[in-house]
Amino acid sequence: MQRLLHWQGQTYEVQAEADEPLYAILEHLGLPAGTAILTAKADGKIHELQAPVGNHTEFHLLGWDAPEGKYVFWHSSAHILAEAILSLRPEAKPTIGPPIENGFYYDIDFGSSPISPEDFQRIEERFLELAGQPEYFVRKKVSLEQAIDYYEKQKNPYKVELIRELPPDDITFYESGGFVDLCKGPHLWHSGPIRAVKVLSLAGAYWRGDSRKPQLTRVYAISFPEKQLLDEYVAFLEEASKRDHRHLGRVLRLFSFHEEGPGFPFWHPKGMRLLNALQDWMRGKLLRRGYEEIKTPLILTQRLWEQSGHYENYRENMYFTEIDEQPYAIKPMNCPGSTIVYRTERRSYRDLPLRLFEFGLVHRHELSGVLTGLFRVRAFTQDDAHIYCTPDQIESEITDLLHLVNEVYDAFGFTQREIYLSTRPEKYIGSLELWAQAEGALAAALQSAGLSYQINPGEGAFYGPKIDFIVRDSLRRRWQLGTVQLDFSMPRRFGLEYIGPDGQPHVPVMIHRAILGSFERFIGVLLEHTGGELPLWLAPVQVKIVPVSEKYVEYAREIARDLAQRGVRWSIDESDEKLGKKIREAEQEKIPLIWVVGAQEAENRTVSIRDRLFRRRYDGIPLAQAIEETWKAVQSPS
RNA sequence: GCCCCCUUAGCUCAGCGGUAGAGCAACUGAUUUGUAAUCAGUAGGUCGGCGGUUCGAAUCCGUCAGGGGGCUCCA
Repeated sequence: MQRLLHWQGQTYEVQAEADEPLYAILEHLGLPAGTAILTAKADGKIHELQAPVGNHTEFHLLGWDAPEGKYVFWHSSAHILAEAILSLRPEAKPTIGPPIENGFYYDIDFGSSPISPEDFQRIEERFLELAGQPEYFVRKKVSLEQAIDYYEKQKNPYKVELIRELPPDDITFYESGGFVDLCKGPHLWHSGPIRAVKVLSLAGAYWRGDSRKPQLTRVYAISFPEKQLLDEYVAFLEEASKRDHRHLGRVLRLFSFHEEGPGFPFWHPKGMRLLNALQDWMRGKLLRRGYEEIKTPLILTQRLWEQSGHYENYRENMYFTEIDEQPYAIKPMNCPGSTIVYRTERRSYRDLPLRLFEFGLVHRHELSGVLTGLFRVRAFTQDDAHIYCTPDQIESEITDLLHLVNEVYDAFGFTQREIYLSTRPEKYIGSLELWAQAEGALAAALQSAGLSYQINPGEGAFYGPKIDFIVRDSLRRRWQLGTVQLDFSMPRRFGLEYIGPDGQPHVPVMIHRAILGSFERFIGVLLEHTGGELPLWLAPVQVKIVPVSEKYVEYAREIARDLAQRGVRWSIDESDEKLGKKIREAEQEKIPLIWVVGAQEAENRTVSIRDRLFRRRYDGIPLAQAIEETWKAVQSPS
């Protein structure tokens, strides 16, 4: 039978019998099977090199650059990791070990002989020893009885539990070296390409993610086909840790956290400059887009939350209080407050769409263990808005919204984004017809905006479908920011209506949306994206005036007055230090513009500008010109 | 909340059973500085809190608090 093989832009034609393994064909052709070629794809599925070619006629050969290549590589690495760990801890019970976005892990029950980071080096050494032999991955079909018998002898109840849930006629083991693992594959042909490994961390993980079940130890690791790639990855981790927003928040004096209020950020003066600049910009943008701003109370009666359904579904995450012996709750979301504003007036179809936004401060009781800097806090400010519209306005509203979202993300250089459309889940409210219309409107809007997106089937909220936005930062890490949710439930629960052209009351559709998500979290993401080098329009200090010596402080103060008058955020270094030191400090503060003034500048009424963004210096710029150009440059994007 | 790890001066960290250290920051003085660290000096810590073991605890054990990494990307 004729087969076509694709590799690096070339196509190879060969004759091969169905029982011939793919690697044999590759070797015959002189292709780098099991080295550069890690695995293959046939008919849309991964096809292992060691598997017979069967009836497939076309194969795409894949290397390290392909996601499938990495997947198989790391999956096989997980087996070797388990084998390495078991050789050091024979009593340990392996459970599951999948590849993940960056590397792989293996969940292991260590019983009474836990491991610690001190063991990492020995595990890595053992791993490389095993991988270097190399070990061949051999697939074996086993019967239910054989499989259970094997793991009962190993005293591994986890694997037995997994086996019992599998279709009895489709159970496979993979054997590599002396290690046998229940596994569906696919795997590398052999471990030869695995040349470098790093055990990254240990973490607790519940068996099957269930907090009532035993807690296992998750060993995270990553492996590579070349040592150099590992070195690059380690360098990436170091860069990421330098950009940690919790660290930057402290050294740039933006915000802090304290025992007195775990999960509640304290914003310092410079942090407030940033937060306010961001909010002012967003506010201006929304007002120009036909939104109107509202502000609703932080504390509202418990009865309201019962009516909204939050009390029933979200109580665990809410804070409660009491006023005049009546139960109240601190708002975890802004929507109920918004609906109260809506229904304060009799609304007509002519009023729709009604776009109400609120920079709403919400409080949520997050579990202490999940709090992480500004990424996960217990009090935060959403750039929240609720759009009330008729069903046939959904598409145009969403289209507008998508343009707005693009504009906002572009302003920060978040040019790589992913969009997910989540559709009707099993449990839902509202008619199928309404769902179909809503999902259709969201999809149509995405298409008409020319945006590519993926569908998460059944992942929508019970009250409506949604769109989620994920951006990638400069280190290619993914962050979920905005979300757009259609809601058929709350307008009904709160008895919202508008009078249609027919003179009859109708229930409006409610669109919940946030673009930044929350200002706090967004600032965290932005700090990591920029490494603290914020764009000029957001920098807490845009210009730092540095007098060469104390003699020129007076001139510096005069410049500051002019800058302040133009709304430019400034500071002066009046310390008794040498110029080099002052420059160094300003650079470390990541201030975009440093204006140096000394004898020459004071005499000629000029400044010497050091521009961090373009790494350039401009000497002898006349003061008036410098101020005018700086004023222009600090303006926020439209 | 649960698991593992961590908590020493404002920050970054060393010390790991014999009674507390460095660098930077702060303060004082000298210096008046030309584009990434001037020199000298001073001060600062009940070693996260509480309890225990010990002749003796920053160091060992327990506990509480806070922080970090995680807690279905699934054979």
